[in-house]
Amino acid sequence: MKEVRVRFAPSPTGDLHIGGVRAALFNWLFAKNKGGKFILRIEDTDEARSTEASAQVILDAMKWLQLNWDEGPGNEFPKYAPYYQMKRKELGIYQKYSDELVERNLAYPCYCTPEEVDEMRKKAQANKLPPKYDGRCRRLAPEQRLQKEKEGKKPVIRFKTLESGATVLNDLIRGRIEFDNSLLDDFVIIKVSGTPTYNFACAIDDYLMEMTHVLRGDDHISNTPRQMQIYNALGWKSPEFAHMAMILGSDGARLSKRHGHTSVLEYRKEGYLQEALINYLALLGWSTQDSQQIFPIEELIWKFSTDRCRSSPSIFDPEKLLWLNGEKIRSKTVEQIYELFIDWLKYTDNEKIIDGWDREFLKKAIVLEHDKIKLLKDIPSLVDFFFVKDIVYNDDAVKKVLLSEKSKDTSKLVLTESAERLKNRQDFSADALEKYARDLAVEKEIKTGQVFHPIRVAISGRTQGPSLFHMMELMGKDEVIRRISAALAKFF
RNA sequence: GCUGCCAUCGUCUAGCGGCCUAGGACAUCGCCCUCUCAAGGCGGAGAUCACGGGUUCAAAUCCCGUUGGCAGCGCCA
Repeated sequence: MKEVRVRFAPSPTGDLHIGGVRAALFNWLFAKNKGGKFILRIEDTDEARSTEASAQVILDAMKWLQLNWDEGPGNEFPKYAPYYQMKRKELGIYQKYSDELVERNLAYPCYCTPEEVDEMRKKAQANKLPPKYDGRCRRLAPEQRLQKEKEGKKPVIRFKTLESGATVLNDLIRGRIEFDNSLLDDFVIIKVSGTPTYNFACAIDDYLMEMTHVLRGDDHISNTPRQMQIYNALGWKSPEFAHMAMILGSDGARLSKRHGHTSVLEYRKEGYLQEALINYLALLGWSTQDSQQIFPIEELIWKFSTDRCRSSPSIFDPEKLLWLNGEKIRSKTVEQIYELFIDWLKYTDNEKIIDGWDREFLKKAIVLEHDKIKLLKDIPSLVDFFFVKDIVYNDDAVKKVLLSEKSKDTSKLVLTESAERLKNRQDFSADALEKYARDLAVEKEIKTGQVFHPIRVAISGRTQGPSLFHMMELMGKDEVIRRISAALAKFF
């Protein structure tokens, strides 16, 4: 059995998008599942839009996602390197095969200008025909070619597509798809600049890099017959293809800015975990028979298969991603969350937020709020009141719990009593504190809530927060008394 | 316009001819737990399986057509 080799081949014209990650992920899972190799190749033949910076951003994003590549930039195998198409162009790789095709009369130079070609397509479309290049340079006599060359015209190279018959694709996900060859025009394989076009470079590289399978978005389905014809012309066997359905935005249109974040980096900045994004994306277009939702990455690997991929598109649901992120965080130990949080602070350049915070104390605070964390960025606002000297009292909380007509007398009583009585307590454990509070309620003949709530607001400034007594225990006796006294002084 | 792909709760999906009065998950609603907020547990509502025709004793499942959505039709990838 031949070793499975698959690739992710992004073009560095922007950030890594959700759709790109999904394509990368499915290839990565496929490779891991088959014990094969996952290759990263940069398709930077778009001379106008490709940038070095963008390539770097994509590499970084892949690293963050832990979609590690067995071969690619930074991990070059002499047999297949280089992994940037423009570097491969410099080596003359594409030119060589283009020359071969021209020599064998399977491709030809075309001197038509983009404007002329545009004109042909418009005309064809006006006649309700598929917009095609009409092939006029295909049968240029040698002397006519010479004439054009003399005029100083620089040609592109066009591939001679088959004029009749059909090209049949047996897609791993969709089954048999047949393309009528007469509908394909002679497409450009080498631009005037000498750079190969996508369809050519892709086919050549997939062959030279010995790809066994090509998993990609279904927006590439109609490119497939072109690439297959190139393989055939060169006498090569084409790889297996699998076209997965696209991911769409909430309105069913292609995922774009107005649907929220599209770049993975933005999700990272928000405090999503890479494994949540991975798990969520795996669920889009793939499923198990029992509709399992949560997968550790290892399980994703051994369960993944293309024949459980759906062929219908799916809509990206940010709410479910958020839920999944919470699930992943809840499944982590506090130590792990702490590490993730610190990494996130560094990444977002927010380390100053925790300036002066005691690290061990912070971990204990995280324990108390563990299952409330949905995003790493939630953590500061969840626990910051522990660390500030002068806490910020929420207006509504103060009005409702401390100063309302109904509550002000009992609140004042509870706080005054507590400031005094807690001083003498030896046992400041959560259990002991709870007993204290309940006893106080009984003694003063008030409801337990009338004891709990004022203390909560006094020491945290808010009505929401961790378990009251655990919060007190963690704060410690001195600080609790200090805060209660401060609240007393401020509001009563 | 041409070609192709797709079509099950709002969303992600299970379903490969009888187990479906269509199952799970997110979201939503209610109840329970409870010192608040969460988390968790339980339950509800939510899908004429896009529509119309076949085939069959039997169809969400197979076939044909229609409609709708999406994609491609570049010297972009």
